[in-house]
Amino acid sequence: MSRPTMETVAERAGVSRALVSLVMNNSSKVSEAKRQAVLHAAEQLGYRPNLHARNLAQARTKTLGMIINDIHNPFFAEVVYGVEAAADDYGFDVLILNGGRDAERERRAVETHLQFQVEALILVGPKLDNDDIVRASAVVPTVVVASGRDNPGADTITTDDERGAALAVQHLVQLGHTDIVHIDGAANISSRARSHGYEKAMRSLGLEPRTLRGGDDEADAEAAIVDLAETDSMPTAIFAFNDLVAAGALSTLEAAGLRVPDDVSVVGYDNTFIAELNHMSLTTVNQPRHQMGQLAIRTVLERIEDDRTEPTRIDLAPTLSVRRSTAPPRKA
Amino acid sequence: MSRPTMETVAERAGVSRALVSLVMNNSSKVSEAKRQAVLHAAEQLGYRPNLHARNLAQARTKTLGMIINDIHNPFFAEVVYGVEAAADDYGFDVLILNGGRDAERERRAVETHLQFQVEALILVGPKLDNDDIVRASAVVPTVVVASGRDNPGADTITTDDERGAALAVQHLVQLGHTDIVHIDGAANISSRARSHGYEKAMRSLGLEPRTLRGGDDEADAEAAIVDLAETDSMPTAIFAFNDLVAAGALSTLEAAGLRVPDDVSVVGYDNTFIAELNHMSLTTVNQPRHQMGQLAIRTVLERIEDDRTEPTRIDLAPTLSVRRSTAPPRKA
DNA sequence: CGATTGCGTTAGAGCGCTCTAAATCTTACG
DNA sequence: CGTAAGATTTAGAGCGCTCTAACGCAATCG
Repeated sequence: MSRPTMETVAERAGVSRALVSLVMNNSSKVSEAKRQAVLHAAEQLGYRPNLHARNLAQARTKTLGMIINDIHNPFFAEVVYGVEAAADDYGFDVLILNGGRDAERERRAVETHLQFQVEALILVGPKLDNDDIVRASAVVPTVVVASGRDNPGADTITTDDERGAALAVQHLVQLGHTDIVHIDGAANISSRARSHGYEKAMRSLGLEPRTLRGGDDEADAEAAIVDLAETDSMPTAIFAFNDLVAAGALSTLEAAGLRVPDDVSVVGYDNTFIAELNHMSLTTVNQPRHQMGQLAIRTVLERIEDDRTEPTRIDLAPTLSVRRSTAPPRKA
Repeated sequence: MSRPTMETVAERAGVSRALVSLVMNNSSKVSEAKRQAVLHAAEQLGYRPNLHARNLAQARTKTLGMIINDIHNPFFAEVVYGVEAAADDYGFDVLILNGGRDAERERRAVETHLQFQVEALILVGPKLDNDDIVRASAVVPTVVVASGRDNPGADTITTDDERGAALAVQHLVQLGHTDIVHIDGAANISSRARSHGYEKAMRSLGLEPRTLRGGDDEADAEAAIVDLAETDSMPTAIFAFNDLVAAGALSTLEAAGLRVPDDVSVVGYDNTFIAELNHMSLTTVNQPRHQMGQLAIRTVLERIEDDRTEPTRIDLAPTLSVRRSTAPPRKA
């Protein structure tokens, strides 16, 4: 009752096991007659090659292991699509494991992938610390996507957060804003680069930066906005650490009786699903996520196939998606 | 330079390969001394068991294959967490493949999983048609999650969409609404049950149902709402096929100068991320997604371990999450 | 003190496949 | 018709692991 093997198919087709193997890997040196016979037998038996056996015999798996920080987060989903499309092109399977926003789980996921003998590891927004990544990349080519850190040993694909922040600032300034507050990402990994970019851009335009502590979700924005309202120091524009924080800003501003963008303009970051919703319509900094995924595969493949060994670091340029949450400031 | 094998470890620890195997599977019949020696050797060599070899030898993989309709969709993410948590409890690994909203891709994903010899298939919101599912479930235990269809051969975990729709209607009626329009999901798989539930609930409360053709995204809502506005037949409440359609309704209503919930109440379905955003704050029907994931595992495990063979069908009760998009109708 | 028990350990076959080297069959040509 | 060159096909080893059966040895017992 167990699944048919190559042996079974060979017998049925009246050929040797080796011949079946050749057919399954569609080798050109098989006569048409036998090929048909084998395919027919396989079909009838519902034969399916056993990947474990194949991988063992070949000593390679043509499989890549991807770990996603959090499957909830739609930001990463787009990266996944990029990765899959590119992997497909090169004939690799991609196994996905969910990190669940937890370093320990990610560590176990790495372990699982390694036991599956994946040929490379793609870490999307990993929570792992440097040591973990170094350790992993010593075993198998590893590429880190969308995590600003410097990852010794691994390749890195990022977008330039400083530049992204500058885009936001420039856009607001062009609209006529001069009083622009930034709500940062607190301990978040990309927070530093974004705040820094914001501050640098402000200063270079002769404006005084004002950064408030935020975080990475709606509630974090609320505190900051309430503070601005209470101290009567509401700016004409707010640049938030990410779209979710921007969403929090939107609702808190509204609750305070302020209209977006009439009273206050709001800019987010990441161009997630949220920003696209008509009801939110957030102007936001866009990262080329699909491309990031594709580059991750290319990069890692250079190691596998062309055995490059020095680490690569690709830093892509973000763009700005302008929507309805930004407008010129109300005339004073 | 290739990875160390059991043989290598055995040699280093001065024991036989079989003994190393016993240690790796932490068998109780190994002397403490040898166990330590083996673990130490393995540690030093950075040894990692080769799952392919193990699976081949054991003729079982302790691995489940999951296919997600669309990794973008946060609705499914929660199911994934439920599945993973339960699978963890039973010591199974879960391999995730992305269906990408495409039946053909899903078909390939099924194939890949089968070649990996997964012990069961978990299809989350599959696009596959009945035949595909029958075929898959003939090979390996299969459970379909969140897809209303009747899946001969496979187990099914759903929530009762009719009841969910009724919850929405009842809530609106309790608030005092009598003129409630439903924007349906067009060809979407769950659309029928939801519309039917809506119509049944309306009639049983002595109200006249009014169903408009919608779809599954924001744009689909727009057409319907514009139509209502133009024919001057705007109801006091709208029950949308899902949250995204509800979001479309929100923005279109607003664009038409109507306020939510003051002029029109809106109810969504699925309690996705969107609904939770403060700025949207959608009243919506909630499906116990995490639980659905867990039940999927339990169900499928009954087949694997207790070899049940008759198909099971579990239909869970939805709940209503009330937020700020619903309120009593404006006094006429 | 020889036989028995049982624990700890190991030899060796086998899981399903690929791959190399060799065998077999065709075909073409002098 | 004989033979070399191709074109097909196959035997068989080996991938890294598990598992059964058997082995060695110390402790136990009559």
